[in-house]
Amino acid sequence: YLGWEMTPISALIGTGRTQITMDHVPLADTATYAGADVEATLRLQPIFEAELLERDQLSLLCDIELPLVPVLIAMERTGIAIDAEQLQRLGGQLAEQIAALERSIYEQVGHQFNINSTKQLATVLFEELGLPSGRKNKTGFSVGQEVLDGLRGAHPVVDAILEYRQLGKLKSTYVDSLPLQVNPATGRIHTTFNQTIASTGRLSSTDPNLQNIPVRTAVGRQVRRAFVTDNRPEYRHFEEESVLFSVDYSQMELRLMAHCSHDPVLVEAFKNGVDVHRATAAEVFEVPLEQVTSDMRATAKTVNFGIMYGMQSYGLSRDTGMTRQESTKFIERYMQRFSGVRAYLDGTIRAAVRDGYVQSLYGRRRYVPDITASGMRRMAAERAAINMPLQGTAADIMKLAMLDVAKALAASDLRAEMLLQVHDELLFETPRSEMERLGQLVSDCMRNAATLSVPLEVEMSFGPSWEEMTDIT
DNA sequence: GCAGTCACG
DNA sequence: ACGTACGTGACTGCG
Repeated sequence: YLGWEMTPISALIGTGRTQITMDHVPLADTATYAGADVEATLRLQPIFEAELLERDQLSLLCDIELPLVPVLIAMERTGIAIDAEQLQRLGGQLAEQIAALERSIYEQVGHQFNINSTKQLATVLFEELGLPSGRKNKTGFSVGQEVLDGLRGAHPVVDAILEYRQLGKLKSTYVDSLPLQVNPATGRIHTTFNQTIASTGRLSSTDPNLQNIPVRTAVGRQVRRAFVTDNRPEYRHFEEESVLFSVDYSQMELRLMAHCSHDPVLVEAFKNGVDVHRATAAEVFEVPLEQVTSDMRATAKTVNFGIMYGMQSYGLSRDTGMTRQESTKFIERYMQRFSGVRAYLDGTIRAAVRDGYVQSLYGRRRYVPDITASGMRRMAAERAAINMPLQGTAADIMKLAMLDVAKALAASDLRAEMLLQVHDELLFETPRSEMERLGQLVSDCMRNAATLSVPLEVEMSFGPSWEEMTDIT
């Protein structure tokens, strides 16, 4: 943009025989270096501003992303408390279970090996035990979840390996590492929210990632139970008892599909507050609402989500147990009943080909150059193009809601603090006595963050830990 | 530093 | 013949 060569850092650091760090560079040199960074930034500003204006994205920057920065900073600084004793206990239990599984696996196989090595594990399973090998990846036969699931029953060791994997994952990623991340000054864990990583506009979270704390399994939920309000005297966050308070959007992306596609069936379902997965099942299976079984509903739910990601019959059959023929017919039928959805998806792809990008309701763009490629690359680009406007608009709306919540909280006398955002959920810590007022405030902000052709609804819960949450919606 | 695996929405 | 639903981040093994 400027035709400049930036002052290379290597001119200052590591030019001698020994590498030095910035604090050992002479002040005059660092001044030149840092000054060049600042001047470049200043000169780039009008160039980028013009480009943003040209792309109609100036308000995305000025009205959403920039104001969000101090909100995220506040959340990072506040952090969240951890029950170290809970993790300690859990760590001990897991260590025992893992050791027992390890012994059992070695005994069944006849020798020791590194169970975490996919290469060694593949040798054991497919050569020594002679189990049928399936999918290959770049380095050999796959020993991933799906393959191992298919081998359950073929040999009892498979179950032990799967359990070993699950427990090992939880222990190393969460139970052992979270306590190391506690800041001694605050007694809490402080993540970093990244605003410029995800190509859909979502936030991401690192060091540690607090957007992927386990919830799906019983052991996983024991990890989540360690995220608590801090009522220890030395760190106590409020002068009275506090609770965690969670508010999450209900089926936001599916509501956005209804809004964007104008599909009359989908729109009516949301307007009337009916169970949309049940309604989908009734449509596609051609039965009255009352005759929808839980299996039918589960299939419809898979399809509703799958459709938003460009799922094909292969994926549907894999996830539901339908045959390829059945799943092909099912998707066919879905597209007939929800013709607005089909038209919307087709239109999205056409726009992507025409423009080279797709966008959210608020003008956030994702460029999809592979949309004109062929074969698999094109198919992948089409799926990304279908998904981004929905996932991206959901991210935009959540960000708008966060801005509104932050503003409303600051204007109120409430003491609550926003702790985390997990894509469709906001987590707060609040004095117990102020919870009802907080719920009203946050619910209003989130439901009114955007006005769509269908209502936005939220679900609320509270509790002493992120796992023991009581619904109060 | 890449690949595989698996945790989340 | 191959791969097959989107978006992430962390850990482990291995070259």
